[in-house]
Amino acid sequence: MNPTAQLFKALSEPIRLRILALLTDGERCVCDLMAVLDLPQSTVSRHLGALRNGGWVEGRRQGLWMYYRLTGNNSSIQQQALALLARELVILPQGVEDQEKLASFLILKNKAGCP
Amino acid sequence: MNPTAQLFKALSEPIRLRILALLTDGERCVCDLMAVLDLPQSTVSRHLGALRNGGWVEGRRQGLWMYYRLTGNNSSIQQQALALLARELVILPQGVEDQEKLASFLILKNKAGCP
DNA sequence: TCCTTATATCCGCATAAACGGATGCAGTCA
DNA sequence: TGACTGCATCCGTTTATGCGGATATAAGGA
Repeated sequence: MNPTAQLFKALSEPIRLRILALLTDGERCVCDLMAVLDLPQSTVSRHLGALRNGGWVEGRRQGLWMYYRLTGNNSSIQQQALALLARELVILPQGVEDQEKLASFLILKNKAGCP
Repeated sequence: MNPTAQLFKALSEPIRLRILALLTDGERCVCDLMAVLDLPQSTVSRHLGALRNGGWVEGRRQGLWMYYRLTGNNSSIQQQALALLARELVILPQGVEDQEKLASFLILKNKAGCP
């Protein structure tokens, strides 16, 4: 498959776009994403895998947790597309709602003394 | 389906990307595209339909022929993405090869006195 | 070493999308 | 009007993709 098409195929799923939007202010672990998206772990992990294959995100393991972030050093075109996209996604209704869910979840997590 | 995801789904097929690249220097009729892509008419027409739905191209009928071109007046983000993409596609090996095929086909067509 | 936790991958099923021949529809010309 | 042409859409088949429970892997702690 054409690699450029592969790139866009990774973006052709609503859930994956929501994940990208959730990563715009920095890295998040898988469980944060599960909480906001309200989806089973296997589903979230699979979509993260697709974004990883497309070169849109990269992960970093810290102990038991995997932290994902938007890729910083990809090709110029991909970088520009990501910037364009991120700006757009966070202002969509779904994006705003997800950001709010994330904020409340992070507060809960802090109160619970999570890492 | 999320409309943004729909947008990218339209770009997630190699054939559709080749079509976009072929339209970068101006409008082409369906038969031009069939000749370059070497695909049956129904397949080409279906992919053009997908690009049309995604708002990436628009068609204009002139007599028996349909001429397709890149859409000029879509949303700012889509416009920027299209510009970004078009620049990239034409320099890929497949893009270069298709442009050459198109050039020779157009010469043949002119010799044959086609419209 | 054994148990627990967070994540990745596997598997079978269900849905969606692509394919290309057949058919339908608009437009042209005689 | 009737024959023809270029294109769009339909239809049945094949292929790809998503889903989520089950299982595997990796890391940490008792």
